Amino acid sequence: MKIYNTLTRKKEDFTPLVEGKVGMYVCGPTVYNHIHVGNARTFVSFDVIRRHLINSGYDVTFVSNITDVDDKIINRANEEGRTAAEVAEEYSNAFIKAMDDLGVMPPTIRPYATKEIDAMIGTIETLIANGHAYEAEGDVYFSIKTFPEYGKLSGRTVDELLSGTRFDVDPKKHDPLDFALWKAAKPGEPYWECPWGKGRPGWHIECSSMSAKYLGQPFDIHGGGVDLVFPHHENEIAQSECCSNVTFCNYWMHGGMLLIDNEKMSKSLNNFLLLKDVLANLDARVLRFLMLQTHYRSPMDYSKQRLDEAANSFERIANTLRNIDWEVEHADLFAEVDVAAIEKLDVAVAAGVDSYVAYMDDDFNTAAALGEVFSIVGAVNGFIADGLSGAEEVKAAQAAHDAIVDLMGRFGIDMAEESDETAGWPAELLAFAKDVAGYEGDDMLAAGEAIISKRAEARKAKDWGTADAIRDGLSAMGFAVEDTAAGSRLSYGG
RNA sequence: GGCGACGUGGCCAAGAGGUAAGGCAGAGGCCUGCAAAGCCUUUACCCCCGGUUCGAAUCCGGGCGUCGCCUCCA
Repeated sequence: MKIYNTLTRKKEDFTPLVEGKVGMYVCGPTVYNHIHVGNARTFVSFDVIRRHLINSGYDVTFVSNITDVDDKIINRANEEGRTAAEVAEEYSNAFIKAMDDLGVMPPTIRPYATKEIDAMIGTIETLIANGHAYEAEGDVYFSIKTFPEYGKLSGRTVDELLSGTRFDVDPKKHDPLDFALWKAAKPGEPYWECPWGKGRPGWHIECSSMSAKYLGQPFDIHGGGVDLVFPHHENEIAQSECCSNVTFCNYWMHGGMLLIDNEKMSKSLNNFLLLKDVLANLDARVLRFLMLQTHYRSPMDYSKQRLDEAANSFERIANTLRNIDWEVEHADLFAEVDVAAIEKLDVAVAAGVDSYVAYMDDDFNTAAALGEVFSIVGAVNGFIADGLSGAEEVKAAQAAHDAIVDLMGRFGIDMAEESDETAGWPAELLAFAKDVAGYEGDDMLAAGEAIISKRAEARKAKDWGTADAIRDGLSAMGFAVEDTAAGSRLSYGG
C-alpha cells in the first residue's frame, strides 16, 4: 500500500509501526457552528481511508478529537448570552449526528479537549522545563527558535514564514512566530487552574497531547485538511517532538479543499453551505459518491450541477442492482444456460474487484476504484439484458450484485435495499388503487399490485389510453412504472 | 511579494515515459404500443513554447492561467 506523505512530498510504501495495526489521528472540528460541506469532505475522505485500511486487514485505532474550548466558541457564547459549554455541547452533538447521517464511522476514541486539560498542562510543563516554552503574564508560548526543524512539514524556512507575516506581533512573544500553548483567561472566560494561573489551552497543544495520550508517540498516520498544514500541524510537530525527542508521526496525510465558485469554501469567506442544509433534501450517499469521484488530495469544485450529475451516475449503479434483483426473481430456471457468458461475467467481476483494491492501495485512488465498479456494472448489465436462464446464470448475476454492493460498502455507501419496500410510499396510492382498480384494503403493496394488474389488463387489450392514464397518475404521485419482458415494475422515487 | 499544487473531450475525472479508464451530458441505432431501464455505436493535436528521449499528457526549462498556504480555517 502506498500513501502520499506531506512530510516527504512523495508517495511512500506504508509500513505501520506495529505489524497489522494502525494508529491514526484526524483533527476534528472546533464546535462553534454546524459544519459545512467542505469540512464534511475531509471527514468523508479519512473515513474512506480508514475503511480501506480496515478492509486490508489492519486493526485501526482511529482517534479524532472535538475542540470544545476556543476563542470562537467563547465569542459565539457571548453573542448569544450563553455559556461556552452550552454552545460547545450543542454543536458537538450536531457534529456527531451529521457524521452519522453521512455514514462516517464513529472514531475508536473521540477525546474532548475540555476533558484532557491535565494531559495538556503536563505537556506544557515538560516544554517549559526543557526550555522550549516560556511563560509571559499568564500566557505560555512555544519558542520556535529552539526547534531547528520548524517548517519541515510545510516546506518553509523560518525566514520565508517571517517574510509573509502580516499581523501585529504580540509584544509578549520573544519571536513573531512563537505561538500560544496556554492563554490566560480574561474575565468571564472559561478557565482551568494551572501552575501559571487561570486559563485555557491553545489549539495546537490539544492535538499534540490527545494524540500522544491515546496513540503514543510516534504513531502512524496524522490527517486533516491541507489548510491545517501551517500552522496547526507544523506546531503540533514542534510541540510533540520537543516534548519527547522522538518522531511525532510517520505519515502526514492532507485532504484537498472543497471549492465553491472556484474559491475555497470557508466560514470566513462566508461562501459555505451547511452540511445539514444540503442533506435536508439529498440522499447522503449521493454526496459521498460525489466526493469519491475526485482524488482526496485534489481540490474539488462543488456545485448543484455536479451534485445532479453525481445523482444520475449513482442511479446507474442503483438501477443495475435493482435490475439484477428483478431478473433473478423472474429467471427461467429451466432454460438453457450460456456458459461462455457466465465465464466472461465471472472474469469481469474478479478483475474489477482486483483492480479496485489495487487502485485503493495506490494512495486511495477512489476515482479510479469507482471506475472499476462501473466496469462490473457494465458487464452485468450486458449479462442480464436478455433475462436470466438457469440457476447458474442466476448465481453469476447474484455474485456480480454482491460484488457491487461490497465494493460500494467499502466506500461507506450502503446499497442494500430498503428493508421495507413500501417505506415512504404516499397514502394517496390507496385512494388511487380504489379509484382505478376498486381496491378496498389498506395494504400498500397489494394496492400497487392491484393497479399494475389493472394496467396490465388494459395493455393486453391494447387500451393504451387507460394504460397511459394509470402510468401518468402513478407518476404524479412519484411512482415510476417500467414495462419489462417479465412484467411491469413499480418503484417509488419520491 | 514568498512558497506549493494544479491545467486531460461539452462538463467532471483517472492515468505520471510506450501511444488516452470511467461517469454525466449530446447524437445515431436496438429493444418498447409509447415510455422507462438497459444494450450497441459515436466526439481528445492531454494550456502554450522550447528541450531530453527511439518514443512525453507523463521528465526538464520558460511562459500563460487557476487554486491553496504564508492570519482563524477541514
